[in-house]
Amino acid sequence: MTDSSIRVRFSPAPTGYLHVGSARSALFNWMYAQRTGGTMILRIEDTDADRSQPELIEAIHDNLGWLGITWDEEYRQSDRFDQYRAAAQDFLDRGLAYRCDCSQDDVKARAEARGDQGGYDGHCRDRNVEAGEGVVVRFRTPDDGITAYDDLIRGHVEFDNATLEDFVIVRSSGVPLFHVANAYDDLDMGITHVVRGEDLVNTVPRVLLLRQAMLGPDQQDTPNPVFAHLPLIVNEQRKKLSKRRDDVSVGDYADKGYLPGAMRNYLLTLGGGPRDGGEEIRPIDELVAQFDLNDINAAPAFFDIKKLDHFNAEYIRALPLDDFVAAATPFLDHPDVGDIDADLFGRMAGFVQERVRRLDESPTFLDWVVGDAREPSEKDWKKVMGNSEEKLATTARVLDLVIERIADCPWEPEALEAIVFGVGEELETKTQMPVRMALTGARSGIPLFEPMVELEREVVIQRLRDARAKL
RNA sequence: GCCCCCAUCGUUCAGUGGCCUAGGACACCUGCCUUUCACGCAGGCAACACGGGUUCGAAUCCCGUUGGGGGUGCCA
Repeated sequence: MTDSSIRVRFSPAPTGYLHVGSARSALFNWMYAQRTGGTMILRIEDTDADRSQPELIEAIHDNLGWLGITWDEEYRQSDRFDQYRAAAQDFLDRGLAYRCDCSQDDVKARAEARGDQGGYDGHCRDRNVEAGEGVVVRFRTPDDGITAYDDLIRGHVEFDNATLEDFVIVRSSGVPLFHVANAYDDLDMGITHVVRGEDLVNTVPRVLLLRQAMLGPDQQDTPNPVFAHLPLIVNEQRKKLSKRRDDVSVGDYADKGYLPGAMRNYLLTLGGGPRDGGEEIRPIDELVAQFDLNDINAAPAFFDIKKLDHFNAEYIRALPLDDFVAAATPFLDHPDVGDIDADLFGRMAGFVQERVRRLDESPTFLDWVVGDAREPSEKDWKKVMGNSEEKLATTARVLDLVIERIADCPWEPEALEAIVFGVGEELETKTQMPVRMALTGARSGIPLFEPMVELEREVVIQRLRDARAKL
């Protein structure tokens, strides 16, 4: 299904860092372009001068790049205000729009007086308001009829034109608003498929009406773009993910040590699994090959960090060791653990890779090697060292023997293992756990003997003695 | 209030009239492997929101109810 005439766009407003919901929209557009051989456009919708932050555009580039999302063309709406204004002027000239000098308070007061929460009442439709201070341009919406469209994900959707108020297309500052800019650009850029979040469904009739009005007499058969509104990604409260409430900036995930491939793969499972019924965790090209906008689920999906973590762990384990080390290197300085020596980490990396779920927790597996043993909980301590006289006595003998025998043995993993296990056989008990607890302060962790030789012999003996004394 | 959308295990995806005594994955629980943990393996728990139709037959089609979400800006 290669169709190079397909043109899709991701159009973020640079009003905050890219969050996972937007990233998902970008991803689905990109997937569709990849699948069809179409063109991917990045369009920065920065018509709101008050909220747009130009410096965020670079961050959006970075985040998209991190996810492996590429684009073929890029535009900024702030470069195109003249064109939108010309379109609005044309509407004015043709009587499709009119000027309005109602203040927002007036509009609201009249709506309340009418007893509904609805918006503008068409007060200025025939007042012939002159351009000037505090004057906006409103688009005259039809009083009757319906505006309908077919959504690839939601099916046929209809809106009663009577429910559409005359909305503002040019601010009193002279700057055009979202709807015109959007309609104009989609037409001008030849966008064939509009793939975005469900929160934009309600703007479709307005944009379609505008688009229709922009078409000249000889362009009446220009098709509308095909729409596909993606289900929202929600939090545990089933509310739309918001930058304010939820910790969802793509950059934060990168900083926490999520691999872009894992994030991308996980995002793709939300709203639709693999068509062929195969594994969820797949190489991106396999996912692209079977990508179809028609297959996307219409119901909102919860962003499940636990499942993302699982994907991430799988992706981490699948990395060649060198790649894992390279990926983990930026995370070696951990707030609780301190800075881990790169060579040491290199030696221990294989053990860490098998266990870590997020790259940023890599150093925590080595905390006892670069620093002191952890302070174990009393519960863990008793569970391992014993909570009966008899068990405690056995543990004491184990530690005594190990301390004695490692005093002058070769400082190698094999030798240490032989001693610890040898004591176990003599005493007919398992010896790894008490030694592990004494050395690390934890009940679980990476294999014991290899990291053990990274410590000084005196340090090991001291920790064993401390534990012995504490029994 | 008004407009739009949604509704299968805790979560997510599969299921598009009979193959469903509803399947996979994550999570959770049990066991095996392993002198730790993790991985792996074998099991287990667990869902068609409700009520009406249509049909020989409905998770699948229709209507309603309930519940949830989105929108309702001189934001996008």
